[in-house]
This record gives sequence, C-alpha cells and structure tokens, in this order.
Amino acid sequence: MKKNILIGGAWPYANNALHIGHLAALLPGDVIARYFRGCDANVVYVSGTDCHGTPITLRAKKENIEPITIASKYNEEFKNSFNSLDFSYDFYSATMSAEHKEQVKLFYQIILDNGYIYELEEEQDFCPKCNEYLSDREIIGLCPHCGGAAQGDQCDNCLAVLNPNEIKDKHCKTCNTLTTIKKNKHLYFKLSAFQDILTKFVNANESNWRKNAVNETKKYLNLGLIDRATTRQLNWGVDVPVLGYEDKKIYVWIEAVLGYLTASTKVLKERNITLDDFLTDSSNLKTYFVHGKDNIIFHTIIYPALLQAINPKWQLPKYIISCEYVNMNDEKMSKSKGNLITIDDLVNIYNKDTIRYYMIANGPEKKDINFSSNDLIAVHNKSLVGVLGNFINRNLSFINKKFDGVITEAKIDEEIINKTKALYDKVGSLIETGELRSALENVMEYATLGNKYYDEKTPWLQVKEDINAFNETTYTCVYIMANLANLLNPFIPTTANKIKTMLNLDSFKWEVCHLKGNIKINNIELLFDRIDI
RNA sequence: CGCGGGAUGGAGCAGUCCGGUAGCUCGUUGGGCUCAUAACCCAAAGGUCGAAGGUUCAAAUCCUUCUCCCGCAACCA
Repeated sequence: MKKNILIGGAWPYANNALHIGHLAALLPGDVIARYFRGCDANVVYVSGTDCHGTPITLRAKKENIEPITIASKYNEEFKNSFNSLDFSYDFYSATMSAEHKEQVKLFYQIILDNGYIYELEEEQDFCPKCNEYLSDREIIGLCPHCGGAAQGDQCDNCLAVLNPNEIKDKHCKTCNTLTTIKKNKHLYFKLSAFQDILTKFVNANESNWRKNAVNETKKYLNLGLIDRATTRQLNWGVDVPVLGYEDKKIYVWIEAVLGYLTASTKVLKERNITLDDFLTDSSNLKTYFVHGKDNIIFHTIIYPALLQAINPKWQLPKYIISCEYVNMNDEKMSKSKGNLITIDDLVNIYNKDTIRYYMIANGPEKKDINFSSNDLIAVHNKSLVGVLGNFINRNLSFINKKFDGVITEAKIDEEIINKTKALYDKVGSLIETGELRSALENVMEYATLGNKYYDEKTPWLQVKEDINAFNETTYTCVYIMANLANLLNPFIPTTANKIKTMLNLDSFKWEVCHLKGNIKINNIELLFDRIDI
C-alpha cells in the first residue's frame, strides 16, 4: 500500500512580494515532497495565497482600489515566483477562490453543529464618522502607563502590551475622530475546550517537531488557551454562514489554515480519494507543515483544534517544520530598512539551483542565519562548481575526448556500492525528519568521495597502462553520478535532470540506480559556471 | 526577574535534543596531480567549546548561577 503524505506549505499573505525569508521557510516542503514522490508515495503538496484580512483592506482603502485587485496581483506574482524556483505544488490555491470559500463555510457549519462556536455580545470601539467598528490596529491613543502614543494593543513608547480597552483618548486611525463604544456581537471558537488534548498532542509529537515549535506551543498552553473570535467586522473575506452576520467575515486565521483541507480536497478528488479517508487512515499517513517561527501556534494550536472540532478522527500535524529567520548582515530584514531581497531579485541574478542549494545547505533550521551574496557565491563556487560540477565534468570530458563518449561496462567498486546503498537510507531518514541541511551535506560528501576516488585511481594513468582498471574506475564514477542525480533530485531538480540527461538515464527513484551495459553520453554541458566577484 | 536567540581555532559556522578521542568552509603553510571551470587530492599549524560551580568513570553536550552580545512599532517566514 502506498504511503500517504500531506505537505502543507504556509500560505503567503498577498500584501508584499515573496522574499528570501519565505523561501527559507517554504523550500523544505518542496524537498520533502520531491523525496516522497521518489519513494512512490501518494504525495499531496499544497499551499496557496492568503488573500483576506485587515491589512489588505486597509491598504485598498488607502490606495482607493478594491482588495481583490491587490490579492490578485500578488497571487499571480507568487505563482510566478514559486515556478521560477521549481516548487512542485500539487495544487497552489488562493483563499479568495470560490471552492475554498464554499468549503470553508461547510467546515464552519460542522464546527458550529458540533457545538464549538458560541455567540458573545461585547462592546467594541466604533468610529461615528467612518460608520465602522474598528479593529485594534485601526485605533490610536495614549498609553495608560507612560502617556505615550499607543497603537492597537501595544505602546510604541514604553513597549507595554496593552489591553485595547485601557488605552486612553482613542481615535480612529483613518479619520482621527474620537471613537465611541457600541455593542457588537461575535462568534467565538471554544479553543479552551482543547487544552488537554492539545497538551497531550504536543507531548506525543515532541520528537517530530522542531524545537522552536515545541517550546512556543508549550508556552501558550502553559498560559492557558482562551477562546478566540472567529468573526471580524470586514467586508472582504469568507462569509459567515450564520443569520445576522451578513456584515462580518470569518477571521483569516481560522479560514486560511482550513486551506490545507480545501486544497487537499481538490487534489484528492482527482485521485478518487475522499479527504475523510485520507486523513483518517492515520497509520499510513504522515503530515508535514512547513512555515516560519511566527506561524507556529497557528499550525500547532489553532489548526489542530479546528481539525478536532471538525472530526476528532483526523490526524493532527505530525511533523512541524518551523524555521528561524533570515537576517541581512545581522539586521532583521524589513521593507522599511530597504534590506529586503525578494525571490525575484535572486532569480534574476543566480541560477535557481544555486539559490535552492544555498537556502537548504545554510537554512535557518535551528537558529537565525545571515544572508549575504558573497557567501552564496562562495558556496556556489566551492560546492556546486568545485565539488559537484567538477566531478562530473572531469569524468565525462575525458571519456568524450578519448572514447567518443562511450563508457564501457565494467565492474563497479564493491565498497562504493555498499556506501551508496547506506546513503539512501541515511539521507532519506534525515529528509523525513526535516533535517535537510544534514541530508544535503551527506549527499555532497558523496560527491567529494567521487573526487577522492578519481584521484586515488588516477584514471589518466590507468588509461595508458591498464584499460580494464580504467573502465572499472570510470564505470564506478558514472555509477556515483547516476546515484548523485537521484539523491540530489529533491534538492536541485534541474541539475539532477541535467546529469541524467547527459548519461541517457531516465526517471528518478529514491533507490539505488544500477547501471547496465555500455553508456553513450549525450552532449555534455557544464552544470554550473564559476561566478567571479 | 518582560519575551526570545546567541557565545566553539584568524573569519563564518556545524556538533548540544539522544554525554564518550573537537568537525566543516574560507584563510595561512607545505606537498601531490595534470582528467577537470586556477577546479581536484593529501598533510601541517591554529581552540582549556563565554565564566564559575555541580552531576558522572566521562561534559561543548545534562543541572545551577553569572557575564557579555543581538532582535522584539508596522510589513513579515
């Protein structure tokens, strides 16, 4: 029976271009997806654009355009950016799509029917001039502690975290009118009902989650979960399927994470599998969620609680692959500092596999990393040109010159065969646990081994003295190349494909590639060009 | 006591969860090779793993205390 694998990449928010931080956070998902496809698993790799929410509506208001214009623009941009780096989503969705909205409403109804949503009337800030209820971030006022300017739930002056109700002298951020208080009703999700089950859930998965995810989740659980509003006073989002809530929408963080389910449903439908079967069959299913550290609790608390509320039999996230941050020269990346590098910036300058390689080999798996283009170039020249590219090129160009591109079948070195077999297991299990840096490092050591082997055997002498020995050396090296292609495919697929094409070999499998017969090399090309600074 | 992250040869980092001869890349020095994109291979020098205590046969790794550095409006992985 085929393994079922669900991989959810975080849904980028349609308000700014994708940058290298997104890349670092999301790329592991693609590596894992490609790996499991190589293992012949039933992989469902989904993501999409998060289109709703307050920031987009505020921006639309400011620029005097419709929110959908902004969301559509970024949605198209995101798709192009992901494509340019070979992301292999089975489906890349968008929360503004009709399918998503419809299905979210159904899920909402189920949660409601299961008794996890209740109505609460409370007082909310209201701007009489705009005639609108105001969210925290639409309010400016004075800090009750220091008297400084406070925005939303935080004081800019003394950095205190405030209860929005205690802010003094509140004004509407848009029109600066003094706010009034008006009663408003919202629908709340009984998150607190899941305190125990989520606590057990974290403890049970501690070894499969990144450390930051475990710590962050426990922190929130220790504070005690509190119920959260599922509705927002907005006109851009998913309708609330309840009478009397026509002027509100479902809160983004409730609706967006359900995108994993709505997008998966679409993929599974094409394969004639129901979402229910897929998620219920826990012994055969592994689920991965891939995102940045600021997204942790939405994937370890909110989403699991929603799943439980919909169907307690469904598997909760098994692997949480939550990364740390990418900094620029020790400074936090930010738009206002102007040190933000977008994915498109990178793709315009560098080979896509160089970018993928660098972001995996130096990814922020356990702590923040510093990005610098000099570092990227150094890694490119050292690892991709010097080790990988050189190993393949020195072999093939020699064969091309001396033997017109024909590699004669010969005995493959036993020791190399054994090492190769072991490598698939080792790298495979590292990928499965999300340790991609280490996985890739192991693969590259294999290429280094190739160079070492070549030097020790001195085929340039063997060719004159002992043609049998020469053929064995060369055939063994080609064997290493063929397996390198397999092993590298999850990480740098374009390059892996080039290797296979040069060797006239076909598809990728996560298993030892045995060679047979003579091999005719296709016209060889350099895998990577050296970058001179 | 606000929260979080960090401190490992000259530089940048891995190893810390699951204790067992301190590892990688760059740089430096010397050697090898000439198949290869001044690429590749070998070797040497260089660290009491921020400090102090503790646990242990054994600590960079576990526990306690301390010092120093960095991030924490918004955008945002």
